[in-house]
Amino acid sequence: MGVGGADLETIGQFPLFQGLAPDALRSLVRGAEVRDCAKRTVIFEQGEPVTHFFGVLSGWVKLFRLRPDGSEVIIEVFGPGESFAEGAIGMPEGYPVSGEMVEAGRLLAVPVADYVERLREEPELVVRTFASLAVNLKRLVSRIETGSSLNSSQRVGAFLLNFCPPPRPGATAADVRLPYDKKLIANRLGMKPETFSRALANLRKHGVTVRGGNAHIADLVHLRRHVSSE
Amino acid sequence: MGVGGADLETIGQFPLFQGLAPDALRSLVRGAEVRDCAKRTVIFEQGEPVTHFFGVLSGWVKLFRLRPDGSEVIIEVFGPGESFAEGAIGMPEGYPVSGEMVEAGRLLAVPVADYVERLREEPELVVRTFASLAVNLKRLVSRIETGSSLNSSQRVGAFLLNFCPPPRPGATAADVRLPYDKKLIANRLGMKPETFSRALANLRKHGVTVRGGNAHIADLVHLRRHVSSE
DNA sequence: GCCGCTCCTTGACGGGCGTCAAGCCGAAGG
DNA sequence: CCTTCGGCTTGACGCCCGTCAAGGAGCGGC
Repeated sequence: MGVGGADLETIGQFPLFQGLAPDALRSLVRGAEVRDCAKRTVIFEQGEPVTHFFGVLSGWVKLFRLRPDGSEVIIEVFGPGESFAEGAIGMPEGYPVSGEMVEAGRLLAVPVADYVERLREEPELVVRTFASLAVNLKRLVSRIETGSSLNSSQRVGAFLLNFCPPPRPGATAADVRLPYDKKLIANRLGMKPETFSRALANLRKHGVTVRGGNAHIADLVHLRRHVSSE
Repeated sequence: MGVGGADLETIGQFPLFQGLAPDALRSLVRGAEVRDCAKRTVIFEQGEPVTHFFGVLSGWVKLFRLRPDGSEVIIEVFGPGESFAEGAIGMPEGYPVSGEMVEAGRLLAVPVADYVERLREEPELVVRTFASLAVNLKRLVSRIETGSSLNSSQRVGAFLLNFCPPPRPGATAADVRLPYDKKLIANRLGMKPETFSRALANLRKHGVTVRGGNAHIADLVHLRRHVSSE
């Protein structure tokens, strides 16, 4: 039930909780719990009443919708340091998506009932929550934009660039570790695995080589140009 | 600067403000203003600092992103009774999209500085704001889902069904007035005008006829089946 | 009336991506 | 070492949709 000290420090780094007074933070996580989750653990299902929102301590989580025909549409994928489903606070109809672990890890689960209580007392927390919502909102917006205006190889390129550690000035190349299955990346980018594979092959022309789960970008500027609409 | 009584009543109907105590409402709109906007009035531009969010009293507004090549990607379109850009509260980098009138109308412009002040004093307003954010968030999610899993004629069908007044029990047919340009609808649905036109032609096979800006759906169930994946 | 305009429709064509299917490769296990 | 299996890649083919281009249809101006 409680949250250990080591985790507490990590949690303080969350954008959602950054800059919060230490005792405010402690009272916030009092009702929260840390969960160890194996791969494929279901976190919540579409339509379920909203009881918690979450922070990712480690591992990866996918949010997706189930289509009538059984296929999944990935809405977003979250990793360490990110929080998700805060947006579901204020959805009486339940979570609009399902959530599931795609790589084993640890989650912070915050009960919304407690949280709304804290919101009344901590105006600062309201501001931080809005900021956190804003981050996820922008991700959705840019997902819509890229999804409807870039072709498959540009989308893959944009994805790789997103995952580059902030390129040190002067650095012209970069290495990226693919964080999860290629099939999942493909779905997240709105394409089939075959198309993703072909997109990677296509990107070789632009200086991208992939071996196993590691991608090497030979020329960041070149790739960036390719992504920005030719 | 002030807000007239007739408008005040309309504003009280907004999901965002519903159920608010009358004097809370009055103090909220004290700093707000109602703007008469001609078609094509620019409301804000992508990147501008966030000063207001808005409610639509009448008319239609498009939110869109500008691509490097000059084309627009419509993110969302809002009409009477809806509020937009509350999500931009908490975006220090400015609005993530641009906003523009597509049909002349009147907007309620609420300054965020005032609003954040009110949020501190009115816990109830916090809850309502979360609910309103949740509505817009769900729209984005379902846009992503439909955009990446339905073909053009299904998307157009879904759009028409969305605009049907709540079908009275027993009603098997419905009439829908297209609220704005077909070109804009097409863009909103992530397709070119030509494709939109062909999609409408295609829907004739499913009992949809369009003359001018009026669509007639002969069989709601049939259309709904066509939209839900085959 | 005739012109010019914009919006919409329809046709022909090509390319990108989904689908089906086969083959490759590395990991796990006997 | 060989087998099996799942994830990934590659090829062939077809369809959907974007592009280019040519008409209608409605409408305001002269």
